[in-house]
Amino acid sequence: MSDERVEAAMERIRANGGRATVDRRAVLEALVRNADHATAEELAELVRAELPDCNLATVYRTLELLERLGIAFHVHLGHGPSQWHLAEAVHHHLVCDECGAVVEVGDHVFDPLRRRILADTGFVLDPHHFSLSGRCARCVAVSPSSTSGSGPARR
Amino acid sequence: MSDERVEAAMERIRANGGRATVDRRAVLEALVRNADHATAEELAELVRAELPDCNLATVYRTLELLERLGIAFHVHLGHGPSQWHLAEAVHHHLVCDECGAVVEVGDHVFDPLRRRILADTGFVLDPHHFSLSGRCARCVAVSPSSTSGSGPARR
DNA sequence: GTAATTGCAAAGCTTTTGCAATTTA
DNA sequence: TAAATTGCAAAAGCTTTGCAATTAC
Repeated sequence: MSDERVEAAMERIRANGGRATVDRRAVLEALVRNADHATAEELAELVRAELPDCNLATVYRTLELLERLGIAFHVHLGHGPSQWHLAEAVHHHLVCDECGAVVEVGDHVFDPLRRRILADTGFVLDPHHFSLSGRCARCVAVSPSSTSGSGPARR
Repeated sequence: MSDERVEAAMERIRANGGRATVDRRAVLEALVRNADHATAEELAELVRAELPDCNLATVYRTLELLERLGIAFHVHLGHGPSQWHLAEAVHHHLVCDECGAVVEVGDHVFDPLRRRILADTGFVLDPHHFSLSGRCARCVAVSPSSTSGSGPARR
């Protein structure tokens, strides 16, 4: 179950003066195992499969550390808790306001926008922390132009 | 202080079976007065200038109503509370992870991306609810490639 | 041994909600 | 008057934090 990505990350933690603890390794493994996005709570659940006593606060603290080191990132997908994923999985999220579906798109789709924004404003778009909303193909097909619909999928 | 946009919105509320109350008008006026984005708390503050007893819960409920009617929208700009603005001011926010600066860009900048995503996935990007992050021109100039920097502007 | 990390419990902050009192139409 | 809206206070949901106990180095 140990992954070279996990080892590399532990290495970076240590290189940064941090300590290589069991809990941190477990959080990393949970992130690797759950290739997609997961909430802190979900990750804690995964971690507890191996480390029954792992505390949610520790998961939060570890995620914060991993983000500081550029190993993991979080995104706010509409409402609800943040979603976490490994930095390597660079993709972006289109969240449907109506049904809550999440469509992922590769980073390269943003290249023209990135260039345009850089040229216009000097702003460098972060390749990780995107989250766009709108309406997914299915909801558009069902009711092409509803403004309110049954309301966005909140909470 | 009364604005034709306020009147039009009150009209829509009434047309939708809602009631034209003092509080709702006050929230609308606060949104108009504060052309840019503001949090619910900030709007409540503005409202209280005229309506000292206006309750925060009422502001939240009014904003929810306005959003349902397509009159106002909220965005999650990184961390902290949601930011609200009138629907007419269609613009998007680039939030600097390092210093927290917010750079606004017009909606048209997204047109090519919008077309591309529609073609690829059928997803219709919402013109309002965007929020992108990255690093602003100033921060990039200061330290062209810091990963951690002094850390993103949290909370 | 010492400094970093963890667990626990409590608090913080934003937002929502139940219900009685008030206001609008 | 009837139905919608408000105020209040409490709760909910996510996240952070203080501090004593534990663990890594």
